[in-house]
Amino acid sequence: MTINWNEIETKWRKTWAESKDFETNPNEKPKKFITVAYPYPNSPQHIGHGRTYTLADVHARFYRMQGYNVLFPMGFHYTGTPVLGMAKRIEAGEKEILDGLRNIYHVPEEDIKTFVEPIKIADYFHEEIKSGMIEMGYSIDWRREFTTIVPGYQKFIEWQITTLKEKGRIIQGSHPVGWCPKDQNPVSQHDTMGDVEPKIDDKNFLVKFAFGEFVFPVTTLRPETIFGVTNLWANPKITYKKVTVDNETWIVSEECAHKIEFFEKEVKVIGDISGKDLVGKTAVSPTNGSELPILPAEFVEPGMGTGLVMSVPAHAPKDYQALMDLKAKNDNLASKIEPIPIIVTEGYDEYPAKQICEKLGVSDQTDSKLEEATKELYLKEFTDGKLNEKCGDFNGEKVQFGRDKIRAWLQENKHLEKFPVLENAPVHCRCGAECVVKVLNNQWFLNYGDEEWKKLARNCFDEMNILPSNIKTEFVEVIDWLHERACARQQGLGTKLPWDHDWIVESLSDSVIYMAYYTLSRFVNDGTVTPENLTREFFDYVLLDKGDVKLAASTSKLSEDVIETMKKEFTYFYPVDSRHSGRDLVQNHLSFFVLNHVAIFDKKFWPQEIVVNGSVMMDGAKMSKSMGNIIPLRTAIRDHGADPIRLAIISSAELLQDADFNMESVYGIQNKLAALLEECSRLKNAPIGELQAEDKWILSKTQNKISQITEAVEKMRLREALHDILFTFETDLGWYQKRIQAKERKDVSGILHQINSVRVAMLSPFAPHISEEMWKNLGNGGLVSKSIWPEFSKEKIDATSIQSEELLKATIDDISNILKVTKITPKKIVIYVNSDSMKSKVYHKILSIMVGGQNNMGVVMKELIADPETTEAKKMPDYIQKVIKDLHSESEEIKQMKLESESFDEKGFLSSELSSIGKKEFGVEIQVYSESDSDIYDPKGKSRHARPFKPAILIE
RNA sequence: GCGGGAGUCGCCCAGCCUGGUCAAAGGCGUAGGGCUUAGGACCCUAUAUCUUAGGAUUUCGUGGGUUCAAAUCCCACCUCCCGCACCA
Repeated sequence: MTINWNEIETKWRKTWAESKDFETNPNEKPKKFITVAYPYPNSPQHIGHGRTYTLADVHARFYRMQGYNVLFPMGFHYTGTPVLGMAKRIEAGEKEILDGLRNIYHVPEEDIKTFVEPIKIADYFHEEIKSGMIEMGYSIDWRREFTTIVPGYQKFIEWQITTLKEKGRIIQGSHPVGWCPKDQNPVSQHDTMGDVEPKIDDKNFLVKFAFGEFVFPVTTLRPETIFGVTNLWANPKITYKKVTVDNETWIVSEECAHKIEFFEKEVKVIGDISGKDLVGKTAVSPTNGSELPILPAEFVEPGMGTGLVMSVPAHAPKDYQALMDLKAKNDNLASKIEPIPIIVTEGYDEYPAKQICEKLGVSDQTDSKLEEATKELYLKEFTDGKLNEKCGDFNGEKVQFGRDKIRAWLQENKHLEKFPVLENAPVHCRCGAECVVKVLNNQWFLNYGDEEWKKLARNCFDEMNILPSNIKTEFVEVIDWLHERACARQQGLGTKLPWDHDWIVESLSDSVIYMAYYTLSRFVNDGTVTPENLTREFFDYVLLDKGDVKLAASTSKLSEDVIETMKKEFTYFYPVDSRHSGRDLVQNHLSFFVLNHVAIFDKKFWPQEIVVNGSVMMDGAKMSKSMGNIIPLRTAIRDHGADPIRLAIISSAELLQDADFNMESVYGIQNKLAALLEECSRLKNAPIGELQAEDKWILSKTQNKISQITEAVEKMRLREALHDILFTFETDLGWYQKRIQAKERKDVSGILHQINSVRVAMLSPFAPHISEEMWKNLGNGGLVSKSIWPEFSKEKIDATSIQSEELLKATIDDISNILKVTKITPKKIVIYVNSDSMKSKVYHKILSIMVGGQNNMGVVMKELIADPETTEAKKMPDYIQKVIKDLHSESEEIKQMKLESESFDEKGFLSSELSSIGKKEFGVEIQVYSESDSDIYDPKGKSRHARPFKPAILIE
């Protein structure tokens, strides 16, 4: 049977939409508020994006069937800069991006024309993504939709950022950015030629030495080596500039003078001084006032740092070699200089630079091996080195930690400042100019480094449910190492900082507590309130219960009624019960989400749960535009149907694993669903007559499944749940079919109908459309999406039927096994069940001992002998060993059941049930005897091997 | 170096938290059979090794340990992936 997926899906989506099934308002039921990170609309969704949303939708639909009032909303994140860059590139007519839009995303030509305006790009893909979400059958309340640049949302963000500022969470400081000197604008990846991210090395420092009335600045990555400086280096071949920098006069290379103009300093060049003139003079160390000679070195590049360098010959291979070169020339000053070791590192002697230069056979300061030597030594000293007594207060510190302390100490005494550099220079702006580092002195930061704030976040994490739970340690780590984070930028779409209109709230910072806005947005969308009504006092009262309704009403000009209604809506739905997101957002969004919530809201509104999922691979490879293996979600839906795509995404991996999407699994799922659909149309709801053994068994098994699947879904182990619904059920039904066919029964339609109804109900959160179709074909009334999630009831489990059926299966298995090994064609099969009461007694005694967890043969034997009832057991150690083994390989559950149902008539059950199935399986009659039967047929004396639940078998 | 994660029977991938139901699920592949005009789909059987009585042996990166019992717990090691740090 081929299924027209799109037709079925469209039909049911229409039904849902007409009955407004997913529009959620507060009511008397308990609620669940489920949210997913909203998308950034600069491209259509592909299958990978579908994963997070699909998982959340299953979650939402599951809770809805469990009787919760579920709110599952969606918004669109316009904030940010990528569309700006895209628009520029499109305007410039770049082939690569235009080809992508045309050939991969199939954007119509007339729409591409409008894309020179960034917002049009966002608008276009917004609609595209939304359509995809609808087609996937996501149960979203679209009345609450918004984008992050609509006025109402902006009011909310203004309130959020103001509140954070007033709570002292926002601080101002300096921050380096990549900058185009021509455009006078910060540059990010999409502003540069070749899409290079300008990487800024913020760990480069400038240290100031006194040089008469001047400052002799050097740059270094290793401020701790200040204690080992023996001299300074200047390049005699270049001419340096005298530059006034704020209140000081620095001597730096021309290149450096140009760079520091962007450091928000007063910079003015007032004269030249040649490198030759510097050589031979002395400068003064900022740490101990010692006089350090300035020596000539040609390896010093004017473009690096200040064009001046400090020399640490004990630990810097280049410095060591340059010094040796001078000594070889009998340089007067150099000859008096000896390296000062300050770092002790295992594996190196007192002078590591010397050692490594000799080891590598470095010839002179132009030798390229010096790079390697430097790299190796620096890393080693950083990771393993310890500062020695020459470092004063820092004696004994590990370099890793000492470095920061020394840096802070120097900085405090104004001997050091930051000197950020472009790590991957040269980077060129799209306009052609070479980018520089600009230090913005007035950048705004969220002070995530604050210990007290971290503590609140840790509290929240402690009480939160995190799925899967093993990712919790990662969150703990992230909170530990988080520090100040810039929360504003100078370009892009977004909301302006209310107190400083030069800045726009940065995109990660305007998407951390917005879930609260979902509870209000429908009132803005339907015109009940306008953005102007959303005043600070309004938000304070509604979201924080601060101030009073009269104040809120007076500033917002809203009626108290409306305000109270909105407040009720917020307090009904908040907190967020489950936040779904991708793994890549653990380090940023999800952590900020928690940090901002704890900073702003009362504890009762802190998030309850975070669900993290891995990404999606395509046929085992990462999806990427360049590999051409991106399948837009809507294309996939059109070609294969939404439900098969949903299931393929869910079934390919557990939550945190990367899911591998491939077409085979889609086809497999389609076939599976088609078969199930067909079966559902065949089954008729018929009255259920008297239950036979196998009926009781399959109904009990169904209860087990319900319990397992429900638990799996609750823990978001959806792959497992789906697997159980589609496949494990099948295994049990397969056995059931065997049994009823063997008995030639025709009266099981009602039972199968009941079981499959349960199955379809549980399938419906996963594959909502086709499940509705199945539900209808089953003849069940109403919508399956509105039906009740099957409820597990322990009373419906018939322990006896499960164990008897297990016995039957085991017996059949045993017979097959014997037949397989002996390769005989059976003419007669005889079964002997145990009837020895001592064996039974001992069996039960062992069972009771083993259920307690004891498995030791010795202990079991002792307990048996100790009990007068079973003391005879010592005469049958063989039997006991075998029984222990039998029980070993049985589940705790079954053991428990056996223990509970005392007497069970093995012979009766086997003789009535084994004949039909045995005949069908093996083609011969099966006779069942009890060991003690007088008319027993037992030519080989097999009967004495019979044990409880393990009959002896004779095959002829 | 720090932090996080992974290594399972041809492949992919479950199981590990909470030890015994584990020669280890499922999918794919492969082989044989059924159904079919054919193909597909579907169904059955097999798929570590040995075995003419339901059994035995060796397996879950490597090596140890704990335990009556280890894929699962502990220790050490190896390999791989990711994030961060590091490079006058």
